This record gives sequence, structure tokens and C-alpha cells, in this order.
Amino acid sequence: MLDIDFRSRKPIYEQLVDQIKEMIVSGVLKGGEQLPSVRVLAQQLTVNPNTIQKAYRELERIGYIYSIQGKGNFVSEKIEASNQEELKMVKENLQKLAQQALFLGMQSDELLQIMEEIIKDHQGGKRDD
Amino acid sequence: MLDIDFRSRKPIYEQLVDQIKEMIVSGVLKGGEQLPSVRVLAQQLTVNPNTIQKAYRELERIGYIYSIQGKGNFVSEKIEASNQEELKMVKENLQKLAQQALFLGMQSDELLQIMEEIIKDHQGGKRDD
DNA sequence: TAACTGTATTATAATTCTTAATACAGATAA
DNA sequence: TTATCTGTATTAAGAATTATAATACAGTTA
Repeated sequence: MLDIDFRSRKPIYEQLVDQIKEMIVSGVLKGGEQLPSVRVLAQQLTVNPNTIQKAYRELERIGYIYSIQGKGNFVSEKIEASNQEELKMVKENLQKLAQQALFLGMQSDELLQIMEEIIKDHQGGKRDD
Repeated sequence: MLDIDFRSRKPIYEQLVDQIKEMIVSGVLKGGEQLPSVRVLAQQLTVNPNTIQKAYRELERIGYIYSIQGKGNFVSEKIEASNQEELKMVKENLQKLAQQALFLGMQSDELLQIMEEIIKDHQGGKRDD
């Protein structure tokens, strides 16, 4: 499930944020679903609980999860309205990456094709709710 | 031109890589164009020359610039064929970001519209060569 | 009460980033 | 040739970030 590269220059907590975020947006983790507790996940991944908590706190800051004292961390339900700043940043990065892709030789057709495929998957995922 | 945020948690050399990369893909820096020397840019930005060189080395590694001893650093001419690994990574990140954008509430129409606009700009930029 | 949850704090270690001071080699113009 | 650019490399030190460790406290639940 979660795969940490301890030799990476990328901090562990950032790897966790990216991977969990990806699982949420791809529908692997559904809204309302409970995440592993800080201590359990720390033991599973053999990292310090503080590192897990740092990742969870960041995911909460950008609106992907929320926490309840004594109960646990949960995937947010309605993320659309929650964080416009995050959407703005994602949009900017999306534009930069699309420019880079074209610059590196990706064809316009392929770019549009990729987007349409993701749109299709996203609409399909909605029906699963 | 280049704007470093010294209070950012993001390393200076990474900020430089991202910004210079953006200037190259957006056409602000043209193929063959010479970049400021390591020492000159270091003085302009009030950072250490080693930090500039670290950024230049990374940009060279991913194929955006090349260097000639005694002459300087230059923007690469044909980047398309040079680095398929980089294109692969850009493609993966592009897919992740598009998923995130939809998840955060961006409409499919807007996503496609953004892509078409970037495609248009990219084709327009080619005519300037 | 016991055993889970999140949260917070303090200290220390490990890693990464940045600076500083040099030095050497290639290119170029006076 | 010499002076002055350029890139490149090395070593050392400091600063900042990341990660761990050891606790402690509070809320939830069976």
C-alpha cells in the first residue's frame, strides 16, 4: 500500500502526503474512510509516530483529511469547497507541467487524450459512491 | 527575473531549477541562449556560487541546459529527444495533478480549456524561432 | 478501568542545504 | 603571454530541516 523510500532525498513525511493524496483523488480511499492510526502506521512503516503525524497534519491543512481527538483521522467528504488555495496551486502546477510536456516532445493529441481519459475515470469513480 | 524566497522551506537551488525551467519551456529563454555565469548570478541573487552551480548541474542532468568549460552554460536546442525519462516523470505528475484538479472541483471543461490554451501558446511560440 | 485514539513537548541525532575559501583548467581578448 | 573571464572541484564549517526517542496529557470506547 504505502511505500517509503528511505534512501530518497525527499522527506518521508512528504512521500506520505503525496501517496495518501494520490490514493484519495484516485478513489482508493473513499470519503469518510478511517486512516490507520498514527502509531499503527508508524509501526507498519517503521518510522517515528511524529513523522506520521506531520504528514497527517499537512494533509489536514490542505483539506484532504480531518481528525477527531480520540477517534482518528478520516478522509474528507466534500473536498471541493474546502480549499480554493490548494486548487489554485494545483492549477498553476498543472499549467507548468503541461508546458513542460509539450516542450519535451509530447504531442498535443496525446496531451488531450490523457486529459480525456482522466476525466472519464473521474466521472466513473463518481458513480461508485 | 529570478526571484528567490529565502524564507521558503524549499531549497534555493530547487527554486532556481523550477524558475529557470519555466523560463525555458515558456520561451523566455531561447535555445542556444547563454545563461548568466555562476559567479555573476550568485552575486546578483546574493547566494553562494556553489548553490548556483548545483542548480545548473541539475538542469543539465534533466536535459534543459548544457555547459562548456570556459565558455558558459547554454539553453539546450533540441530537448525533445534528449530526455525521455524526464518526459515520463512529467507525464506521471501531469496525470496526478489533473486527477487532483478534478477532485478539488475543477470542471472537465475548464481542464480541457486550459490544455488547449497551452497547446495554442506552444504552437505560437514555435513560429517565433 | 483498560486500551485505544490524537496531540504536544523536549531533547538529540542524522541529514541536507548553504556558505566560505581555495584551486585548477579551458576560452578569449589585450 | 598575460589578464580575465568561464566552468569545475574540494574541503571545511555553519545553519536549517528532518527524523527519532521518550514522555505526557486528553478524548473515545468497550
